[in-house]
Amino acid sequence: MTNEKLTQFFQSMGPISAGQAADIASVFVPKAIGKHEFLLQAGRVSDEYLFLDSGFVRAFAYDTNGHDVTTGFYASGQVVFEVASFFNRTPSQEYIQALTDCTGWAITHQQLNALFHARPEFREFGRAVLVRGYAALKSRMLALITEPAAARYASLLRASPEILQHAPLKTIASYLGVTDTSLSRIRKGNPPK
Amino acid sequence: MTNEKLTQFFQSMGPISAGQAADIASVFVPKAIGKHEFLLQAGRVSDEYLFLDSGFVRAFAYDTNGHDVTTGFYASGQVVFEVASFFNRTPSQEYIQALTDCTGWAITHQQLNALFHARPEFREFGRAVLVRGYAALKSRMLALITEPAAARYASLLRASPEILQHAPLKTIASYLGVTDTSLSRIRKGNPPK
DNA sequence: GTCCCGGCTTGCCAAATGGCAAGAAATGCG
DNA sequence: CGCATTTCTTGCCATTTGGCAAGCCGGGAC
Repeated sequence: MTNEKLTQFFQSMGPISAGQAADIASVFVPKAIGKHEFLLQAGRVSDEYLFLDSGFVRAFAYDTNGHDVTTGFYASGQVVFEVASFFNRTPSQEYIQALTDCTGWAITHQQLNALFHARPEFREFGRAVLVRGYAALKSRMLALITEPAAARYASLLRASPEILQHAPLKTIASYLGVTDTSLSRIRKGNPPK
Repeated sequence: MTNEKLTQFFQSMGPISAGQAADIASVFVPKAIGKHEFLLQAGRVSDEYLFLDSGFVRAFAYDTNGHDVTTGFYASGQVVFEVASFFNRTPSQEYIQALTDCTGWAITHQQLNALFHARPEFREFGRAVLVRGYAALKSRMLALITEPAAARYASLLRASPEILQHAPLKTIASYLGVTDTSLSRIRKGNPPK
């Protein structure tokens, strides 16, 4: 596997030379994850900054009633890690699990920090990843408040139809903030009378 | 006004010497904002990284139906700015407005970057601010999905009762993701029969 | 093929929330 | 002080969503 996608990703996130991008990419190690395998378990510290080359991943947490709630989906071209746990070095509240077989490139927290230290351009990249995630979360929140469930489903369908192919309905439902029953009806397109 | 709270804030967010903290704080300029005054208008680029010394602030956006939705509340001791607009230098989608008279300390984007460049410890601080906001947003999202409106209101009441004194009900309602009518009933404590 | 199991759908009804409008209360302003 | 405006509450009813349980469907194991 080549790390071409990785270097392109670096360059797509901000101004950085191809040489720099390649140098930085060379620190990442390839990683393969099998379907259903966990990238992170609750209670452990997220220590892997993983660029996803292929495959689909989801993050989830258990609510106080023991129901699992999908907190995020990740497709290839995205960076997968639990922000708070990773940067604060605290136990994660959530799990991260592969929905399909995946491949990617990873570095540890320590390696990431070393790169931040050594490469100013890479600091910009790191910040851009954070800011992008932040903004995505915000707009999801807005939608949760202002849009009805059906519209939120339609948006997701528009934005990432591939994910819906690989995640079971109830997983998608909890991501959208509805029950699987409701999502099933929404899918049908039928306004429940 | 002294910048004591500001230097303490720097030190509370990570390991940094008192001297360093004071040096950095000296770059910030004092700022006073009158009640109802805007710190940021939609369409403009957020360019003020503001530490709030006293007062309360809220951020909001208009949804597609023209209803304003509160996206965040800020109390003294927090940093106020619109993450995506500020770091990406793009027009803001939201407004930031003072709920009460406020005082604080501010620097521009350019000054912040200069500090990041010159002071590694301050970079850590900047990241910590981002990560903290990210985590807060995530847990708010979780609550929005898993907890009923009454529980979300109770949490807010527990976490920041002061804010509720200064924000009108409909503002709080949209923050919680309910209508003002519903929040009024929730407040009353009366399960609507 | 047959059985089993998990994932999805669907009917029925309950609970939560919204929408609207009227009125009461509070607040700001001249 | 008094008017005008906003804010908050409340009743009535519609809509949305949830909860439960039964049934259906499709894929893998044997």
